[in-house]
Amino acid sequence: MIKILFPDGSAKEFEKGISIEEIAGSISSGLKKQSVAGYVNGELFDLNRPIQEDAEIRIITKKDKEAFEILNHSAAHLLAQAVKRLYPNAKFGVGPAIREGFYYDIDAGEPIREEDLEKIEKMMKRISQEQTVITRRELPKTEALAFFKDDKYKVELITDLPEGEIISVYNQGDFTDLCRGGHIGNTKNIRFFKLLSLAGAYWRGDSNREQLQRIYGTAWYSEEDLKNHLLVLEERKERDHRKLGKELKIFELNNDAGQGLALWLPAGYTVRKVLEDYVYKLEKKAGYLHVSTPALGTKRLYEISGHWSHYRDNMFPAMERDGEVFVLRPMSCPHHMLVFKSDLRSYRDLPIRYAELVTQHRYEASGALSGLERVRAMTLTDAHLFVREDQIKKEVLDAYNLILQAIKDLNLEIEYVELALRDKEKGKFHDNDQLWDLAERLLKELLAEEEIEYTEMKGEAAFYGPKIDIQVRTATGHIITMSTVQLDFLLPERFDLNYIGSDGEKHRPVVIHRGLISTWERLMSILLEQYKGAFPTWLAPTQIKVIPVSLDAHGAYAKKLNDLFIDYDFRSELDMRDEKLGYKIREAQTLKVPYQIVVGDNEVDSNLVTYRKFGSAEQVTVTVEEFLSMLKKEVIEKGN
RNA sequence: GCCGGAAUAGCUCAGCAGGUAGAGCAACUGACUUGUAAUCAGUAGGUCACGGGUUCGAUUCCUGUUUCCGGCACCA
Repeated sequence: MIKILFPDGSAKEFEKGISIEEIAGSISSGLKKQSVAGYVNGELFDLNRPIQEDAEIRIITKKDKEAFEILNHSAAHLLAQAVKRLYPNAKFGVGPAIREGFYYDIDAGEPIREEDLEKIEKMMKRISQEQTVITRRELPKTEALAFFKDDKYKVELITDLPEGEIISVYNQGDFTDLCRGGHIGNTKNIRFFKLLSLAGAYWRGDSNREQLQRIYGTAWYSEEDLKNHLLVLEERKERDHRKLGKELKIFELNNDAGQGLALWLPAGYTVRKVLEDYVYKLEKKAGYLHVSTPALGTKRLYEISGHWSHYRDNMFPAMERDGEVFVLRPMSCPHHMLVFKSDLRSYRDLPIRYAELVTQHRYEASGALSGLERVRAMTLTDAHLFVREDQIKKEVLDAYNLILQAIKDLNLEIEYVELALRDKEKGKFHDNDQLWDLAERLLKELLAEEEIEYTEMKGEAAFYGPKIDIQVRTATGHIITMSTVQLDFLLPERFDLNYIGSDGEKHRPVVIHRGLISTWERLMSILLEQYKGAFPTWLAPTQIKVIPVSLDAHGAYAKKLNDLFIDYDFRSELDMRDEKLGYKIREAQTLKVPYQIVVGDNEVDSNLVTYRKFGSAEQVTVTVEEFLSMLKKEVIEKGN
């Protein structure tokens, strides 16, 4: 007999070798039905794995957050089993659960096509109906290697496991997989799932190695949950900025203009201009100085900065004129170094904060381009802060807080904060260990002092220094970098930047690189998806649409109102086309104009405005003055 | 760049066992003069992404290229 201790503190004796499932069953049949796995002395146990000693347990039920992962991990195994039956020569990479489902990386011996997913899914259903028990077995490394000898990927995985580590495999009928576990006990428990897409994926994430085929899928505990998730996926497509950008005429990507080179249409440029003014004011208040520097620069400049040796692959090729070689700038830091050098600086001058809306060109891999999210010509909300060493922490923190302010104003949500560090193994970073250690230590200290939660990302730093990246999630589920603060001791060296200290001696300033709210291109993609195209009034390309009921009877009043709104700096448009009222209203709604105003006899007679706010069917009648002050307040407060 | 998929009118899409294409919306013309999501009628609009091949004949089949989509790698 063994003693099982429950989370509520109670204890009970069971036969040695009892499973979570059986313990759950002994409590109630309902709990048995709901249970999917359990923790035994803190270790994740499958539903049917025998418990051999006294233990403290916690049963995981379908409602617990781990349950989704366990189901989807098991679904990945089910997928692999189905593929193995259909493609007997198939070899397998890794097959984990992910945020919204699972995938498995497969080398099927022949290309799997999208149309094959259907038959694979059918096979999965059949195996599920076979109700095969999923059992765990532990074995030593040599045996594991022998068992998987025909699958070079598994052999590599096993070989890389530390000596002495327990290796476990999971069997379900005719299929056995290397796996740490946490499984669902029986294939019959995987009932509601769907294979979603097929993609290429490099083995171990290394583009120099084989490419496997990755099948994505999602599994749920009920038909309804699965249906709801598929609905969510459908709804996400409606938020896709490429679709909305077309519908709302925000931007255009034209092949003759060039791949990844976006054209801003009038509506899109209007929003961009509002954002430009917003950023300018925000930075003004924070003590930034605005400068402007060229998109073209000498290659020499980028040799001095180190971009030419560290970043050349991401740059468009050099061009030569009059014996000088020029490049399109991928970043503006070198230019801003020169701006700093344009004058003699005193310690009293620092910090100096140069901001610029920097148009820059980067040679992004063709496969990386995606709408406005990844482009090759972009305008960054950039800044470089030149500070004394004693000012570093405060300035990094201020820059960080300014970013938080902007993100809040735009009603965006941070997914998480990353601290991107160097990885010495990778060659792409400058090699002054002392500077790296100092920069990384300072950022870590700051994040700790301010109690900012973050994830460390080794090897993700810029070549010149570590950075704090602020990540957001797009409607399509991509994680992208929204903002960044980077600490740089290198470029001041390379450009031989100095300031005169209180001791009368020359000192080296430190540079903080800062991206406020990414680029206009990426920001626009994020905003379109965030607002589903319905911009808040302060950002909307057209804020007010004035529609007369009858052109003859109400046209003059409509024109008077429209002129007044424009005088008050609102972006108002008058619809005097010879069209039906319903037609014009529909169009205003389709274009998601925040305030749609219809004027008829009522309004003309009493000098009133009847508006309908986008997203609401309610018609509200107010005086012209009330309407103006309401709108003004809304715009200043950046309300929705 | 790599793996898989796709490309038909300005937009959304249908169609073609191989016999040079169709709808709705938008545009244009005319009629209608309207109180909260599409008035009616007519007109025009396409080298079916581009090049090569097979064929009596290719938008359709094969092949190359380009671009886009889902991912991977890369990354603001």
